[in-house]
Amino acid sequence: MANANVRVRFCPSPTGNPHVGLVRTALFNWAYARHNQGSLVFRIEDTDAARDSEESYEQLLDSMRWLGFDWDEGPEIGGPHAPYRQSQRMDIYKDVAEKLLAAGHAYRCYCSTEELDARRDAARAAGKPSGYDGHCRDLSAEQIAAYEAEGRQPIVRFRMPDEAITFEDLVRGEITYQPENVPDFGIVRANGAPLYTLVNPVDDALMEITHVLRGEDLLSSTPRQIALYKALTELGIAKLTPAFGHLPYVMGEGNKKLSKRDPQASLNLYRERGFLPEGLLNYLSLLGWSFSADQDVFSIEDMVAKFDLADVNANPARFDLKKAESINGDHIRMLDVKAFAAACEPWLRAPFANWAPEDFDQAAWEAIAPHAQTRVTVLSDITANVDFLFLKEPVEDEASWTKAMKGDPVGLLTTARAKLEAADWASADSLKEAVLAAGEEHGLKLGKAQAPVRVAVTGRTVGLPLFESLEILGKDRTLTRIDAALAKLTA
RNA sequence: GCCCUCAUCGUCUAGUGGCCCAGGACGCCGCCCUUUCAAGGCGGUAGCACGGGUUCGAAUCCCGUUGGGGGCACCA
Repeated sequence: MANANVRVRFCPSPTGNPHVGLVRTALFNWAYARHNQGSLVFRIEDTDAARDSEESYEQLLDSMRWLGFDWDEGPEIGGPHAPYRQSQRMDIYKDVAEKLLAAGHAYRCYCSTEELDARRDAARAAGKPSGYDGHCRDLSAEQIAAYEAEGRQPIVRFRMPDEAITFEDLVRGEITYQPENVPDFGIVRANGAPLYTLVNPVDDALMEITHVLRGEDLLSSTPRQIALYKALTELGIAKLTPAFGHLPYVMGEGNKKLSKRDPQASLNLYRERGFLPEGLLNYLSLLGWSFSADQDVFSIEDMVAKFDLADVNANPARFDLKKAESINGDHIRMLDVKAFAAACEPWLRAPFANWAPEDFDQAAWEAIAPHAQTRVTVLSDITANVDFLFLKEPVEDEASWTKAMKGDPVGLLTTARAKLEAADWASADSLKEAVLAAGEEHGLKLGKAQAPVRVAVTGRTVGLPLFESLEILGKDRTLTRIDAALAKLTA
């Protein structure tokens, strides 16, 4: 049943290439919003000037659009809670921090990094929790004056209540944290810049988010946010505390979480290799969720119709490139031929060496496309399949050449050339008969006989159905290439 | 070290106490089809981490062990 009151958000920080774990989180949020006919808020968390960049921001928007995600509020479209870039909301955070301070929910902490480190190490050595020890919680006016006189620049720290915090995680069930394990935490830097710990829940509160669906790595910060929410509610800033759901990690090779540095994590990589958005998304949706007991391939619309948080499981999933490719291949096959042909064009018009864009032949491409559609798993595979049509000369591949030009290639090719010349070039069957007959003269079955012809014409031992390929290439170019191969063989 | 969390084929998963000597998918292997390679069809391989309970009955519930992951920032 749909719940149009659902308001979820996707709030990445623009640091580098988006990675697939991020995409999976965006997908689940988006699907949950669309399934419920609720709203998706897209917010940019660019509070860390040192790491964020405008270029990453642009790339993020471009990626979201490419994936086919739309949002109800956010960058470029605005909304009732604008602005949606945190770098433009600094006054809000400053104001909230002051209110928190005034109400006693936060305090100034003068501890230096060195002091903090030393005490943390000591606590750890004593077998105790190693978070902030509350040193500056209740400083007297004299102590504060003394620290100020030393010239210390305080950070603002949130005062955690001294009570256990229990919440119902949407994917993991009830979770409880004891107060000694959730120490007071910094919310504003000494230089006045607000931290994620403040900014993220404040914006969720202000933007009236009802469900926070995010990565498992944020699970342990949830009790802090719930406490902050409570304070925010008391101050009249928050209207409700959202429900939290922590999605399992997307892992890479081994047992490591897929990190931004991991090349396998880069969304751009998949895009450049020619993954279809729907193929990638279909695969990603299977990481932590399942469509049904016996179906792995489905459309995004069907996924949205069926998506429910109750079916999301908690265990980390490894990203399996082979399966991702397989599912993408299925989606490629689901495309109608025209859509497939259009989707491939970026890989056909790219300026390859030895391949002038003006050599691209639209009619030949449309004729060959149906034969190619069943054998690519990513769109970039198309290039090697059809380059023989657009290259002036076939690619040179010594391994293929040696493999195919065995026995008496000169004799076979000479016979095949003659029969091909006499064949009916309006019929692939006629071309097949020609090569079949040539093979028979040399005691070769079709499978063996076609190999030298294929390599002479396309440069490769594997490729699209040969006779259809020859027909599309045309008589003149085919015979010219066979002549060139013969020349090379007899040189 | 402390806290949290996770645990079904190699991998992703179905399974919410009897329908399960565990189903699907990817991968891998074999066969069929065949003009190479795919695609497609058919078949095979392989798993409930371990130990205790609870119960007539446990992959499913409880406890523990082991193993994996994460957090413990003036990063997000």
